[in-house]
Amino acid sequence: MVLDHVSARWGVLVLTALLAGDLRFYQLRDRIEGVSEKMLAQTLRTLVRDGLVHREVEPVTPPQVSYRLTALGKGITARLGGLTDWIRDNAEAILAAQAAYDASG
Amino acid sequence: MVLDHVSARWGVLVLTALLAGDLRFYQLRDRIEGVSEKMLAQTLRTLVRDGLVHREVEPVTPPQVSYRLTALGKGITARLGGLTDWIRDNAEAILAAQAAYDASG
DNA sequence: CAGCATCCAAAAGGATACTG
DNA sequence: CAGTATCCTTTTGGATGCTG
Repeated sequence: MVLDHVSARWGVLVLTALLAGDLRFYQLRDRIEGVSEKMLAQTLRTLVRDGLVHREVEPVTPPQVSYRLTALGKGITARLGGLTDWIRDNAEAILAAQAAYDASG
Repeated sequence: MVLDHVSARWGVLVLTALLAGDLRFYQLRDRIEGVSEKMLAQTLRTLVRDGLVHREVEPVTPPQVSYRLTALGKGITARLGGLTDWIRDNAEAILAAQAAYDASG
């Protein structure tokens, strides 16, 4: 399902990173802490296949490949932002719930 | 991260199932196709720990345990709905993108 | 009924080395 | 630079049997 691609560990991070604008492969790798090249390439491939990210190759040496959100990608990333913003705004309440749960359990 | 709990394979399904109101363990198991008891119990535990779902035990034999969304849970499920609704509304465009990708790749 | 414990298979993910 | 290929570890998830 597409939701899986978007909400997957690296999917969220790639999409939100691309909100800043076009980024090249190594820029994404450097910005997204902890991602391996393998997972970044794999994640980008599924997002490109879903039509959420556009991949552009400049035929030069060394190769330059840049990625950017498509209109479709911007739409879904906006919805995703609604979710992540909510989580950030309610992080305190959630942490409190977890602490209470752990204390009683 | 909380996003992982919510967007995890069964997390989405449990939360949206609970939009219908209180449900008992076996009702969730029956409504959510393909979920094992192990994964259902595990998913419910993390959602309860995050304060998104309330767990209520009736001390009778046989035991009755029902689950419902908390205020926090309703908030996050609403945002999640924004995302899943978007995906449903744009499914056609996404499938077309995938088909085009597969045809050219 | 509502789970937990155990064991096992499958999939995700990381490290490293290599290529056009 | 932008990946791919390989190997290995970790995580996830299913099946089954058991308990209060």
